[in-house]
Amino acid sequence: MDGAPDTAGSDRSAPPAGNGDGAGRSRDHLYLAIQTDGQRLAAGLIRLLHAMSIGLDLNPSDFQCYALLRIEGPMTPGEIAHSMKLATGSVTVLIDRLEARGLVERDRHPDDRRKVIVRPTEMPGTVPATGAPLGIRDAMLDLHSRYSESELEVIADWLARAGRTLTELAAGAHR
Amino acid sequence: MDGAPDTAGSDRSAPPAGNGDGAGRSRDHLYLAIQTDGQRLAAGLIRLLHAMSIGLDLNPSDFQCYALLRIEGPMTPGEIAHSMKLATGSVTVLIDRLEARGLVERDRHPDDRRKVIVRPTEMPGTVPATGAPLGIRDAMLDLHSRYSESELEVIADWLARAGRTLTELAAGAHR
DNA sequence: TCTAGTATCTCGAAAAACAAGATATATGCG
DNA sequence: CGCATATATCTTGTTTTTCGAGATACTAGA
Repeated sequence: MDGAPDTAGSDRSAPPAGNGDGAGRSRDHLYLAIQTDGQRLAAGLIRLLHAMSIGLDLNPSDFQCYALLRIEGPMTPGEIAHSMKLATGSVTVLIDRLEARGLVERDRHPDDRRKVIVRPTEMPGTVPATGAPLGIRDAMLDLHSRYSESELEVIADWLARAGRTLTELAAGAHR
Repeated sequence: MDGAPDTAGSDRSAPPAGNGDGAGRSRDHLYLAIQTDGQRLAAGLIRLLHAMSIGLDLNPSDFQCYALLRIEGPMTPGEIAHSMKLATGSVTVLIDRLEARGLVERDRHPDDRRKVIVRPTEMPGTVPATGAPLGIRDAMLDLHSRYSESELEVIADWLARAGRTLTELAAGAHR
């Protein structure tokens, strides 16, 4: 996955620098717009997550665990406990609840039989990787049909970089 | 706020349509890239939120409530209870906990004195609107310095539209 | 093999959420 | 105005969830 070719042509190794015809004011305006709109995007995502947790009728911990498994992939109960800062005993019963609803499955680790692997089950009517309802994918496709290819390249490039940036920040803040 | 001038020049009222020189394969490739990278961005944001909740040492419900207040602005306990699908009594003690830590404040509603207004307090060292650590803003500014103005316009435009799309989806899923 | 280390699960105690009722304020009707 | 009804928050007793510590099962190295 990470070896995929960079979708944007320009290299981004350094700022453009060339077009600095004193247009700093315009750039500042754009920065502010991106900050504001980025916050709105984040708010929209949080609202959507919130709606999903209500829709699945999961308490905040259970949904957080489920979302974590969707995002990071299968994990052991110990890893979940560490990541969520929960006691291992709490994770045991938490997984019991998720398993009872068919949202996750437990498997024994093939090499170390002390370990258990918890993985989210496939849910029909959802985006496989995220568990999000399919409507979101269709809405985004509709949105993207309004952009030219070169614009889509810029967007894809930004998404990839912004995602990496946030992940790095989260990792840094985690200790 | 919504009356701000559209940062992108083109109107987006209809798909570009002109450049359809049989390059559907390339578009499909871009769609897939955006889907994948968008999921990664969402994952990064979730990781960051997760790290923030750990950093603030709040249990999932308390953090969810705090994030909600940051996003939606001041609310009454009743609105919080409705939005989070919590009993009003649970919200009372939840707010007690947040208030004891100085994260939120209670005020009486000026017109209806039965009501209480809960609002997040200003936190030094954080982005005022979101409560996110300032590092995120700096990292994003650094990222954006690599893009040209016209590219930034495309990004800002997409952010605004995608945020609206997600918010609408969340509202639709909420009933 | 024996011992130490690791991963998960079980059990009693503390914390959080719920449901229902109490208190205080608002609104509308005679 | 006086009273009844409605609304918003807070309190109380019960159920659910989490915690902390220890039990069980497995791994790895001396």
